[in-house]
Amino acid sequence: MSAHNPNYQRIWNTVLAVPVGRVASYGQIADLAGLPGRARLVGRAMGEAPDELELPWYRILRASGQLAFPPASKQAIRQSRLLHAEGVCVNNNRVNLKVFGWQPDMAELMFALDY
DNA sequence: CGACTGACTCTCT
DNA sequence: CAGAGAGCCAGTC
Repeated sequence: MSAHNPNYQRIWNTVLAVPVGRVASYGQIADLAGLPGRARLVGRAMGEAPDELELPWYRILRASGQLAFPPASKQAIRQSRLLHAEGVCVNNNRVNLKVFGWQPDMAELMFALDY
């Protein structure tokens, strides 16, 4: 079904472009993927993403820097652990975007969009 | 076509 | 900074 939608491909492609030790928000990914205003679609794409893609879903957070899952959830625990393993500090279920927020340059965008 | 839902975001209080 | 409300969009029923 929608898992083969080109939009999903672009989203996954963009997520894969997020460098290690950095994080991005759903809205940001949507923008970079050429889908402004589709932040929720990004979240859906994550859930639909096949494991073989090895998608770094844990590098994607909310615009506020908060993890997308409740602090007590299994997902949040694993996410914060994975991020910490990459050097990203997670405090109270949130990340300081000022420090770890991804700010892509032209070269990275070109790579992400496969130009 | 309309109602509901959600791994979202922004604004106001 | 936390909570509430509204706007948003795609997918499902």
